[in-house]
Amino acid sequence: MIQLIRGFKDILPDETPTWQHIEKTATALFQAFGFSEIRLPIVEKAELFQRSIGENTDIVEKEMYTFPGSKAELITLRPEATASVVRSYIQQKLYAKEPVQKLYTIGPMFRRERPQKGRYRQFYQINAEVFGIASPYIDAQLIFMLWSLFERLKIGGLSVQLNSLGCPACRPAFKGALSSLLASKTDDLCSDCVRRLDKNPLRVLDCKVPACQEAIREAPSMIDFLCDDCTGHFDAVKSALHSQKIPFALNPRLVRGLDYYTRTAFEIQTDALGAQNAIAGGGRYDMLVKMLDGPDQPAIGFAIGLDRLAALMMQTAPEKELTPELFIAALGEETRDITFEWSCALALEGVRTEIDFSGKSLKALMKRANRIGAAHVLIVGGAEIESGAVVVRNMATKEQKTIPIDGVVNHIKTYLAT
RNA sequence: GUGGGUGUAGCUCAGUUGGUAGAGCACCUGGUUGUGGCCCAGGAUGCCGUGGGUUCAAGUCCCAUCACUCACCCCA
Repeated sequence: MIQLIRGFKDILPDETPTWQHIEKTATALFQAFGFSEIRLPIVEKAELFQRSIGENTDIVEKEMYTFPGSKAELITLRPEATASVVRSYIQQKLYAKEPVQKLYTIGPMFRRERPQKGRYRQFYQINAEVFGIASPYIDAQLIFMLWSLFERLKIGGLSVQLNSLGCPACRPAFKGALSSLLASKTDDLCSDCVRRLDKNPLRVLDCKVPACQEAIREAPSMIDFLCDDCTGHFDAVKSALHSQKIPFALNPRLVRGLDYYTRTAFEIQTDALGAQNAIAGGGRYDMLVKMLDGPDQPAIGFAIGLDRLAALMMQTAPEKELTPELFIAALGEETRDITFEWSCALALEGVRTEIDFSGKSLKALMKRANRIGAAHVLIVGGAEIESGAVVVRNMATKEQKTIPIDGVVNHIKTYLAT
């Protein structure tokens, strides 16, 4: 038996209605906020991710599916979507038509991590990105939109974590202060953090090893180092969130794993999903468009982890699978042709119809109709054909009615509508 | 990459000090010549994850390996 690859999964029919519900709710909401869909390839040049995400991140160092696309070029299964959206914004010169672009996209991402609950090697995200708006109001609106989505999906137990990562004007001072503090405590840090020290000292802040937590107790907070502009921006975001009654928690430990983030960083967390508690995360990335050879345009975005969101919904409010409205129980060979025609015609009329060709006993057919949740059964045997009328049975009430064969499709539609 | 747990019927699981495999649910047939759920009777179902070893004999003991899973790491 051939099995699927480690870390990959099938999303089966018992779960797809929930996925569809999430996607429909999200896209309707995003469109109401002025977002348009963009569809992008799932492979890009490896260089795109190396330059945007950052060479010394775990993703680029060891988690990307990268392979030769031609003799001279490495291509990569995208580990995230933002880089591709930015690439498209630049390459297609969307900014020339209109610098402000609000875009969303849905699709699979790939990272070669060790799988666990809520973490797969192919996982799905809904991304929303806004280009060309520097105002803190858009930061707040994005978080508001995200929060509204979870409200519409009736998901509780969530918290909004908020932080500011500063900008090129103020982050270096913070990094320096943090680095020198950490350097003095090297002996207390775990081996991972020692390695992070010179590569990405910010990451030490959210290390979960107790010894490291202890070591960074007196660590400086980015918020204390923010320059005037960043402070003003951050304050404006917070007050806009307050005015919209979004509950949020300041979290100085919230550090984005990707290099390109600046200023506002946020995450939506749940307590119901084990260790992988982030179901959405995002932030501002004002430098990235320029870094990738585009115009100097600010940007902000977020990604929702669809797999995790779907897992949450399955626990609380799963969408039900569609069941047949009508099950056609055709008895005997002589009824096969006519019932086959009816089943096709009914389906075209929008009636969810199931027909059984197996020729089993009526008892067996009724059993199957019951099992698959059919609301009504149309019983068609030789006797019915002769008498010119078929029987339709309501499975819940056991009520049965006869319906003339002449114009049967319309008769059934009318019957089902009542 | 590192650590823990688990692999036996479609599903959930039991399996004694080693003696060649079971239950419940689900499925099929019948009890009802053409009527589902409840009930009753009967029936089918397993390379016991895989490979090797010990033994007269291995689901059970030993070694290896793979898969699943949870956690670390990292993140959605």
